[in-house]
Amino acid sequence: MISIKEVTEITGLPAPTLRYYEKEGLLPHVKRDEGGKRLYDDEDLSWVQFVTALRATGMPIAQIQQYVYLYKEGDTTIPERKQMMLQHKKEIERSIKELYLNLDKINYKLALYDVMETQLNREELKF
Amino acid sequence: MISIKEVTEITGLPAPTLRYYEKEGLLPHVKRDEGGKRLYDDEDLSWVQFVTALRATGMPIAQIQQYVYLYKEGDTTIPERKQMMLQHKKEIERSIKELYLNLDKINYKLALYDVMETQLNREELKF
DNA sequence: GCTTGACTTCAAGTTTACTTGATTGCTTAT
DNA sequence: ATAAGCAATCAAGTAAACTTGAAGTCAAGC
Repeated sequence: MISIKEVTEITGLPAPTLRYYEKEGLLPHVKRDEGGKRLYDDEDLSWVQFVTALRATGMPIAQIQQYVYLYKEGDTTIPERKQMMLQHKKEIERSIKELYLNLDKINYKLALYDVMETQLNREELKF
Repeated sequence: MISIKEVTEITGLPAPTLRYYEKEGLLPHVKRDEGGKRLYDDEDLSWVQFVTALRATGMPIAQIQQYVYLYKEGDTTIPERKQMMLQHKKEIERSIKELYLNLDKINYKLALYDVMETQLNREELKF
């Protein structure tokens, strides 16, 4: 059982963000000590890291909320949760593809700069 | 010389977004007709598509602004502009790598769901 | 016993990138 | 001549995801 401070050190997420995620229902079953302070166990930490991965891949808070809601419903929602992950996987793959396509355009632009530099150098040689 | 309507049809960007981009200085030298209506030539269209590619790869408006500012300064800023593109290319590559890493985590989750389904099926067989 | 540091809650503020609404102008079809 | 369609400007509004500020609690150290 670790404190919020330690979770910020492990995950890099600021404490207010952890509280915000919890308030929004993205982090189920985080316990408290007698004084009302948050206590995170290994499972909580896994949730934080899972949520971080979903956020980093562009899943909106509202959708993660929905996922956690299903999780709390129990095992009967496993197919639906799996479906959500399959769908999200597809979207990540789409994002990656789009990034590659746009990266090509940047690379084309860079190639043009190389050509321009060569031409500028040729002009320098004339003088 | 085409109208804003045609640009929206070609690029998929709403007209207000095109006006907004122009106001923010992302689209240099868009001309007007006698009535004050925007007229886009091939170069303007290229700019729109280039800006779209930069935005789609996560470059903030402010940074594109800076790029266009350098462009307007003339050829002396070519090395700096090239540098910006090289830097941005690195960031896209970083994003792609991060997406792959997080995709792995999603795939791991999906593998767990497969295991769970198998186990659920086994339990069904018992009854 | 009092300060310091780490927590708590809650409301309000911030940032980024658009989007929408209100109003007006011009040109073409009825 | 009047409505429809496309355009313009400008200010204001929106959405999402945090972030910050204010005010208070609590345990440990001096």
